[in-house]
Amino acid sequence: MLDAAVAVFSAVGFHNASMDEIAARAGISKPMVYAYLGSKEELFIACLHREGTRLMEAIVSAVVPPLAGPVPAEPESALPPDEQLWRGLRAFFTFVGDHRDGWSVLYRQARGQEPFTAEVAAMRARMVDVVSGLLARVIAAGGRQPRPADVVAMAYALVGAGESLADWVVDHVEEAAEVTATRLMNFVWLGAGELLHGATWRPSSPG
Amino acid sequence: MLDAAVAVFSAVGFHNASMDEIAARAGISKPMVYAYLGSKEELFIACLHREGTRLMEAIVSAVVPPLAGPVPAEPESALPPDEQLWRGLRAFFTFVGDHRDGWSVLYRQARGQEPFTAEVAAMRARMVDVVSGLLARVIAAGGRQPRPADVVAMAYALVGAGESLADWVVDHVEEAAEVTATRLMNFVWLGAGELLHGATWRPSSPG
Amino acid sequence: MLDAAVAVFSAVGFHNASMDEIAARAGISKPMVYAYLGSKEELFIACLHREGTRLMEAIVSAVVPPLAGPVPAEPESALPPDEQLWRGLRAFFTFVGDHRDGWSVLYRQARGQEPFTAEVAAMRARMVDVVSGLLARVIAAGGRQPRPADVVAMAYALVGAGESLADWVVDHVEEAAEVTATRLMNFVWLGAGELLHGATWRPSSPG
Amino acid sequence: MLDAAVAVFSAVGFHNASMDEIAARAGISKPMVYAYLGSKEELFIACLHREGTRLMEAIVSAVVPPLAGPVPAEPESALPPDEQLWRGLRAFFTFVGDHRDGWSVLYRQARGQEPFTAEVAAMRARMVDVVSGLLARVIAAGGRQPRPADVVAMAYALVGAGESLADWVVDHVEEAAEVTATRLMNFVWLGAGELLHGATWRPSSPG
DNA sequence: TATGAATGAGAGTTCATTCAT
DNA sequence: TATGAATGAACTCTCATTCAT
Repeated sequence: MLDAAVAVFSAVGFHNASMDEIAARAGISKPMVYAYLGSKEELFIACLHREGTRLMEAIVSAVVPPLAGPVPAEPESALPPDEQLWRGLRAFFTFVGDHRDGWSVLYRQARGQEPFTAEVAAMRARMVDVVSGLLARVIAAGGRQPRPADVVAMAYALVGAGESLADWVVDHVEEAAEVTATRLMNFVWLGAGELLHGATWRPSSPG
Repeated sequence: MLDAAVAVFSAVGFHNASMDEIAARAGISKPMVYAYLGSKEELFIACLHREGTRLMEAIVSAVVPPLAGPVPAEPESALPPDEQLWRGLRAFFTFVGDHRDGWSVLYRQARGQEPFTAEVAAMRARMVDVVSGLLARVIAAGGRQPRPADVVAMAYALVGAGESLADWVVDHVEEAAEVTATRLMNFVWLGAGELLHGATWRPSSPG
Repeated sequence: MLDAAVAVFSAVGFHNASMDEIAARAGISKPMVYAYLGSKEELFIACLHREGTRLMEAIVSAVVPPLAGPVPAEPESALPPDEQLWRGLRAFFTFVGDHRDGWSVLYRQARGQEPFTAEVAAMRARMVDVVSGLLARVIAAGGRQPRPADVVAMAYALVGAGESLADWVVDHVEEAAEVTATRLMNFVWLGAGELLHGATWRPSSPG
Repeated sequence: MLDAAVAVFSAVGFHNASMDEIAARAGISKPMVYAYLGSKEELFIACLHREGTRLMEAIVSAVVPPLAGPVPAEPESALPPDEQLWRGLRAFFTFVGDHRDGWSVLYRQARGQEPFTAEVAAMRARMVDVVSGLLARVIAAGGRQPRPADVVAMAYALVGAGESLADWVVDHVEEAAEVTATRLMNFVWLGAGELLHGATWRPSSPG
């Protein structure tokens, strides 16, 4: 049933989607939709949740792959931090490429639309948390102790850059997720690499 | 009148906004809104245009400031490319901070909502063009010849990072535009600085 | 439900009729009207169709009455052509008298009102066809071979005369359908009677 | 100004015509239209009046042509009654053919549309009066004394037949007014001719 | 439990009509 | 006097939501 809702919402948007069409697409009757999911808003939020959770799971399981054997003491130390970051990005671009009618469209819809902004912000915050953790480890691996606010800001920038590149790929270029992930790594990582050596750019004039 | 429309659209979104409310907020009657701006869609697009144009003007005039004296031979060479980029970012964050109920919300709305996606995409493309030009000059100043596609990808990433940081600032932190711009410069420029020395990050394992 | 629509349309006309009023008159809610009959235009056309069909059925079944016994070899030869014509006229006036709020008013409305003129023209053409057939048989019974165009013109004139007398009866006089039908027969039949003897009136001067 | 109104009303109908368009077509401003003619309804009625009057004048002046010399004692006796009738019909068909965008369309519109039905009925009654007078003279010339009601009924039938043939000519056939007038005379006159000899058709069975 | 049928509430849009100039 | 500018009032149509079965 959520599949039907996601398909319809993605195709025509929240407001243009009618519950009739969603029910028809799901092969059930409208009162059933209400019985199971409540209102139209709740239905949309449920879609958002499910797709967002799937994205998060895809990223996290890419960064920390499920292990077949016994759980090791330090599972995440198996990969160097930059490698983890790249895998996370690759998983992100892969997911978006595979679900462009699902997640990315839904996400773009809900982004600026009350009463969903809070929901989207919360999901985005979870994403930023994950990225912050990765970045913090990366920088910590370089022996530096950045202020948390700086790390969060970097995470926001990185997430935004990823979303923007995802749109670029979806709308214009058909490019393998690996290539796009490497692109972003090249752009961001080398900056982070410099940063962790303590370099800082600053404006040369008061403007 | 556009002010009222921007205020209402920003507050409740395109679909939830009623022409009655917009007219009331503008202090005129509904038929006047239709007489001046046409349909609801045209009204929204007019808002989009005005805010987008203002943003572009703010950025461009920050990068290439109007000169009081006689026009110099090479006006744009007056500032080094990195300085120009920083000024553009500062102007962007300043504008978004000053127009948070206007531009950023409107933009987030229209981003994923037909029939406005094309309009937004066009404005975003103009922005990416400007940023691409700046980045190309930056890299050219380092003596390298990047492929255009790579520059465009970097521009997309940078624009996305900027949008995301703008949201972060708008929603969570109250931080001076200078600080945010420097933040992003630190993150991006050092990466670009490395890149222009030919460094490249690549994944260490096939994953 | 069509009854309510016919009543309202007849009373105030297509454009002055509001769907609210029709729904209220029908004792149902407006969305039901839309669910069953579609748009206002479709609703009006449905009224037109129903009333027109009823009229045609009334006339045809009067001219060729349903037979109780076994179907005879030449059922339509059972009555002489003039008798058939008179019965058709009587059925017409009877119907109009019984449905004055339905058919005649509706018909007068739709006659000159786009986009219904085509619909009315089609129904009128069917009526003219029937009358043409009767007239042709009448004249053929007299042994003459009129040109088809002349027969059609006569049919148009007869139909128009019938409509006009119907209005007269409806608006001014309360007269039995038999009387009105005989009136029109007297006027028309004797003319046709002369014509079938080859007589022709022609202007005596060029004017 | 009435010309503009007639043109617009004829083209799109009363309800679809906007006062804006009429004012624009007339080359004046809307408040002027209201100043001169009052409301939209009054404007339409004025159109109806003018065109109706013109038609009546055309018919009457055809039946009783303006005389150059001194007024004779019995001007209408100059022409035999049947000739007068034919001239009236010819004038009618000529007028309708020449003003098909004016009178006939306006007339068809107003026929069934409140609040114009009364107006149309009045004009039609005047027409019927004229025709009744002609018919009465025709029959009186034959030495018979028909009941007035019978004459009026005949007039109604004749007027209706004329309208119907007018529509037929306007919509389908392009035929000279003389031909159509003769057609109708052939059909009607011979009937009247028989009638004035006292012949009467009557149904042979009670039905 | 599952649904066909029904609706209340509200949206965008238009236009005849009128002031203030 | 003539008009540009303004509006009140409706109308068609839609849809999320709920009963009665």
